[in-house]
Amino acid sequence: MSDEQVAAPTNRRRISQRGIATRERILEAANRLMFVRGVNATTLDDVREASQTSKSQLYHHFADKQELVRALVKYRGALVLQRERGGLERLRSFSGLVRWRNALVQANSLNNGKYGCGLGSMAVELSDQDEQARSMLLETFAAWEKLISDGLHRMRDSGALRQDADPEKLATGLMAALQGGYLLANAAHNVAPMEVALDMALEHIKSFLSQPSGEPTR
Amino acid sequence: MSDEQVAAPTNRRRISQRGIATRERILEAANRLMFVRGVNATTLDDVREASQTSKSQLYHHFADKQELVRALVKYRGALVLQRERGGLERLRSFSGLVRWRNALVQANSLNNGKYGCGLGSMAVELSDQDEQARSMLLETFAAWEKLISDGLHRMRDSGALRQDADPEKLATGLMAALQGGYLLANAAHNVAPMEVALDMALEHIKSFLSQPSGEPTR
DNA sequence: CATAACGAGGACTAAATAGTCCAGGAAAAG
DNA sequence: CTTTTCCTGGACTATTTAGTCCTCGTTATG
Repeated sequence: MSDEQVAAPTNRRRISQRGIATRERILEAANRLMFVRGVNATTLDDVREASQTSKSQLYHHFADKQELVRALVKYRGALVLQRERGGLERLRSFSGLVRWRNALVQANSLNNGKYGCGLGSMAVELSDQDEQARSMLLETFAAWEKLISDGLHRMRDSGALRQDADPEKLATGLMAALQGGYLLANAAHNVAPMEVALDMALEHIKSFLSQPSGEPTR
Repeated sequence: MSDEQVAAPTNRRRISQRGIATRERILEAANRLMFVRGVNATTLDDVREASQTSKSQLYHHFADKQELVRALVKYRGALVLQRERGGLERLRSFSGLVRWRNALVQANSLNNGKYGCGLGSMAVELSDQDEQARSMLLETFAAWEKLISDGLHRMRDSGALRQDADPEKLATGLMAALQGGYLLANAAHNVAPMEVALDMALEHIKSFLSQPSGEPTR
């Protein structure tokens, strides 16, 4: 994950605007298709068709399917982190966490719980099959968790959270609840289990608030 | 999931002991291989070789790969539920829950967190690809959660858990933490995130105990 | 112990999908 | 405006993997 650019061109070739756009189109199409069908169930021909490009373009921009998939891992990682930065970078209160939760639930409910987390499902599909993809995903999860734990640190520093709260562990727990929630919601085609899971994690964090409020999370 | 038998023979053919054993061997091999490599990355030839059978045997016992996979979903579901019944059927106390947690962590740490949950990873791989598999997995998750919630109900009835505890929600939250824990542990090749996730869920349940032990929950 | 029914084995075919190559056209440079 | 360089498109090949079929061996039973 050395590159912050969402769709970085492959190295040392003079690259035109047009070429960049094509590469981007391919990644964008791969992202959509592999999100709904899964990585392994998506063929390069599907990607070619959806991206309105040709086979030679695919292989021009990506050496093989594996490299496309790895580029997609990077691409999605950047997208998710960008989105999550928006929701978490200014996190300073419990209610901010609730808003963050609501946004995730809302987005997932548009699919009726289907498809799960773009990162989580790749992690399951690829971890046992592509070591490099796995390690990129691991880094992305770590960065995501850090956005959360940084927010919790701010809350602890400001006194909102008690001193004995462990932001790293709380963030890991919250991330696990989120991923498990996505997984169960996907199996159920229903967002409800994800809500329950996130609410559990939020309750747990709430139990570390300095001035516990009476109301349950929702 | 109408059949309790782990490896039921296909219907209306006189079946010999040997045939049953072969079918079982195939399922057992598919189970092992698909656990470590994933369903889609495992070929029928891999299964044939590992099970010491022939192509014709595969197609004798299973119409096609999809049917084999579906049989595997059933097979694994039965195995997991059988195992989980052992750990949960007599659950009556919080310490029983802790023992259950320890057994899962212990088992997963033997793989250094790799491979994840046999059910959860199938759910991710198959949910968007085989409706029937998805619904069988959904049923299995429901049965698994029910083993947990039944235990929590017993705890509530005996007074160990407060009346305002919701066993169903607690069970869903625990299952999500477990699945998310498996997923993160698999990505990390390290069981630690799974421990953190399960501990969070157990803390949450603990907060509903009638006589909170040692540590203040909030 | 003969014979019929069934199981085992593996060569073969079909289909899907990954990956190559080349001709032609657009864009940049002089 | 010509030439050169790079991009585009799609036909083509190779490879992998699913799925079929036929022969031989084994087991059960009268």
